[in-house]
Amino acid sequence: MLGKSKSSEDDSVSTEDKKRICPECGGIDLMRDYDLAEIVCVKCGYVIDEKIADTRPEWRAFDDEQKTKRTRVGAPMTYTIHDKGLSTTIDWNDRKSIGGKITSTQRMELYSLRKWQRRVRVSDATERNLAMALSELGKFSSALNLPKNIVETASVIYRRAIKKRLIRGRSIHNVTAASIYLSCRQCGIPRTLDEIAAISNLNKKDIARSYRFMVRELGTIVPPATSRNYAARFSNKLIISGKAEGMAIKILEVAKKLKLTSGRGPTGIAAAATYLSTVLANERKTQREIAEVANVTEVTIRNRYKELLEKLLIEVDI
DNA sequence: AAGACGAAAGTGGTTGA
DNA sequence: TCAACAACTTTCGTCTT
Repeated sequence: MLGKSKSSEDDSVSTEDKKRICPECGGIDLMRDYDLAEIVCVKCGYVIDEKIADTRPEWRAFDDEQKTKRTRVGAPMTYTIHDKGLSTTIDWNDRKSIGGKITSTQRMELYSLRKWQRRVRVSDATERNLAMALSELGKFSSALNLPKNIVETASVIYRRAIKKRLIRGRSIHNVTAASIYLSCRQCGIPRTLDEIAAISNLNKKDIARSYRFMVRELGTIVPPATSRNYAARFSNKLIISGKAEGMAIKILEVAKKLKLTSGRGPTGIAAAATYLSTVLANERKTQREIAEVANVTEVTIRNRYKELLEKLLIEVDI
């Protein structure tokens, strides 16, 4: 690592990143940001990796100028705080950092400084809106047990929505919910609209409308929800063996090739594949159990199950 | 008796005129 | 804005284990 020290001055994209592409939109424009410790797709805002190690060599300063130039201080930047966590706070103690008390004139000065600092920090309506929305995002993610990069991605999405003035006339709640949903879809973490609607006390219809609007206006490419991710989730909820889970995923892969998945609800197919795998692995769960965790009816599972059986038996003999 | 199966009618969302 | 449409649900009777 130290051998590369000549290129240590800039944050340019290293050669290994050039080979990587965004799994969501296929963009090759990736930004490796050491301050955020993230690799972000510049095109769609998808956080590809987080908590990356800072591979830049530690600096050595030989004089004061280098020292000021290279010093890194402060909390990491984050998109989840409305000013990205970069604002300064002024201490409430009326005293100098070193030593004694301050004069009354200085105290007045400090007072007005603080006042303005507050005003600047959350200045206009948009800032307040953003601050509120971001705290909302935080609540969502903890209620849904979402990883941190989902919130980061959702924050980026929300910021872009504000920039494009998409929030006007829409409620903050709906747009935040839609941002979370969009973020989940982009990151391949299966959460249904129903789940988001349930914990947010919002109308599913309204969230869906905001979501579609945002997708259109932001020009985001959203991969279709994959049944595969759902299958993994159902398997975990049902506590079945890894063998059966792997089988379910294999089934889905074949099903995809046979074009069984198009037009069907991903949850239904995932549920059917899970059911089929439990049957094959002799860990039989009832259709009702699976229907419950998958939030579909037994009838739907049966129908998909039947289709799967018919087509799969032709393709591979089990 | 519980679970699986399937037919028929009903529901909510999408699409295209 | 409305009707057509496919996917899915609800309901219920029958079959299987």
